[in-house]
Amino acid sequence: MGRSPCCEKAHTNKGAWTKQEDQRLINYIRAHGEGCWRSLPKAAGLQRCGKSCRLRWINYLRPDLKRGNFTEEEDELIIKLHSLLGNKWSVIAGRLPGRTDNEIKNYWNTHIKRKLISRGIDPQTHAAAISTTNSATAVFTTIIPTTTTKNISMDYENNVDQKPNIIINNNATSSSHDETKCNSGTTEETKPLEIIPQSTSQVMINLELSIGLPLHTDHISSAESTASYNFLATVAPPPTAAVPMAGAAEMVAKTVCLCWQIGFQGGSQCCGKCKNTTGFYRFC
DNA sequence: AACACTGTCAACCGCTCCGTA
DNA sequence: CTACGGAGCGGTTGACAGTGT
Repeated sequence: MGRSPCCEKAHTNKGAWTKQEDQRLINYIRAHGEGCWRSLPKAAGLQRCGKSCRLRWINYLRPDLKRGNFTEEEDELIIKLHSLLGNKWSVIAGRLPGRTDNEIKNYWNTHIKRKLISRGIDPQTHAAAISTTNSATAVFTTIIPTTTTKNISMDYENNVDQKPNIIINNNATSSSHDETKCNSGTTEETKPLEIIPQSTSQVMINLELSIGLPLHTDHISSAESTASYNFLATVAPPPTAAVPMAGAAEMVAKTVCLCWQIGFQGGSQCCGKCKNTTGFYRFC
């Protein structure tokens, strides 16, 4: 079957854009706004594919773009967002004003990957080298990635404070050492949060985190951004640091609206649509 | 100086998503 | 409900600049 091409390839330029082409595109969008990209090239007098025009505008010509090096704060934010969202570059870009998905993607592949590897972190899974504490059971092998099923094992043994150590597994059968493939695909089907008794002293919690909403930054106040950043900092602690078990346990116990926590929704504590049948909140 | 190698990043390609008729 | 078309996304490519030998 096949689809009709997005443009007449025989009469379109390819490769690097000239200054004249850039200027034509800028002038046209200034005069008419971002409209139908398919028809834009013809209307603007450009021998380019509409997709190419869109890409050029979004990644290079847009006036609100922030050029220049990424700051340390941006680095860390990208890492944390990637640990939660995977390769959702456009969503990540939405959290970084003036940055484009393509720019972040390139920056990730060229700089951050190497940075994480040098820290001993798998850039795809964000799994750190197994970090054991003095407690015999405290293992936290991975920062919660997106759209994957997680079992959190709360181990009360050897814990004088009666606060559980937490082991996060990729699934019920895998070991805590498994590599977690960061899935950038679709949001997976969800199941209720389930608590699976492993033994009298160990409880497995199947914690699924599904994230898939588009980001509308214009809805998000700076306070919410801060809240979201704080949440990220909580969920995805620097992997080199030992995870405070009390804090992690609190994290699990707390019922939260992830929409709000991540900053997708308005200023209330909960969007009101994310309580599932088991009474736990989940992303909606 | 010439060549090889490496890193960076703009741009392309193919696919999926989503709105609409 | 379905098919279609446009928009958008993420992976990949290739040109070019920088660096090392």
